[in-house]
Amino acid sequence: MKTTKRQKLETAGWKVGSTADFLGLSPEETALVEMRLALSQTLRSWRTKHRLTQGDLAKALRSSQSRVAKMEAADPTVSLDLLMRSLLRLGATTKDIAKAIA
Amino acid sequence: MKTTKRQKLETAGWKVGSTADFLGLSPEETALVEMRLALSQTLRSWRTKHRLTQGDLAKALRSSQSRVAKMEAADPTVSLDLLMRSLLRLGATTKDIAKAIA
DNA sequence: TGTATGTATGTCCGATCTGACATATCTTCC
DNA sequence: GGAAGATATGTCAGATCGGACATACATACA
Repeated sequence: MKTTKRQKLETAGWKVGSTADFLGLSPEETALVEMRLALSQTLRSWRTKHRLTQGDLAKALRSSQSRVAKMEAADPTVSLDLLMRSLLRLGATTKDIAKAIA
Repeated sequence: MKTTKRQKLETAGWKVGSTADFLGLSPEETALVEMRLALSQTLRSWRTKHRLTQGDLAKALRSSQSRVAKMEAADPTVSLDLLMRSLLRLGATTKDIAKAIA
C-alpha cells in the first residue's frame, strides 16, 4: 500500500496493518473502506471549496446535517451510493468519482 | 454523449434521447444509470471470462442466481454497492472499477 | 465566561435493498 | 419436438440504509 493511502486510512482512525488486519478485513472490505474514505474526503473538499456548511449542503441534498457529517466521517451506515449521488448533485462527474476512488 | 455509451445504454433497453430524456432524468440520475450499466457489463464480462454460470457466481458471492441476473441487467433494485462488492470479490481492484465507470 | 455557529454522535422509523424462492423464457443439443 | 442447462422476471420477508431529531462537542469571539 502506498504511504499516502495509509495516511488517509490512519487519519480516519483506521490502523492499517494493525487494527484492520487484526479485524480480519478481507481485501474487498478494505477496498470498500478505502473507497468510502476517498469519496467522503472528496465530498468534504468540494463542500469546503464552495464555502458551505454541512447544513447548507444538507439542504442542497435534501438530507440532514447529521447525515452529511456521517458521510464525511465515512460512517459505515453510509453507502457508496449516497456518497456518489451527493457528489453528482454537487456537479461532480463520473470521471471525478473515478479519479477519486482509483 | 459518445456513441459507444449511447449504444451501451440502448442495448440495455434505454432509449437515450427519447425515453430517458422524456422521463426527465436529471444529470445525476443519468450518471447513476450509466454507472450501473457500466458496472453490470463489467461484471458480466468478468463472469463469462471465468466461464462461470450465474449460479456459480451467486454461490461465490453468497447470493442467488436471480440477483446475479438482476445485477447484470442493471436492474434498478440493485445498488452500486452490491455491484462493486461483487466485482471486488471477483478480484477486481478499485482501479478496475474506476476505469469501468469513467 | 457566555453565546453563536458549526460539527459529531446516538437513536428511531419509514424507505430501500437483498437473498431466496417460484416460475417463465431462452439455448443447445438429441 | 422435448429434455437439460442457463438466464430472466416477479414477489416477499428480513436486513440495511437514510432523513430527522435531540444533544453533545468544538471553535471563535466579545
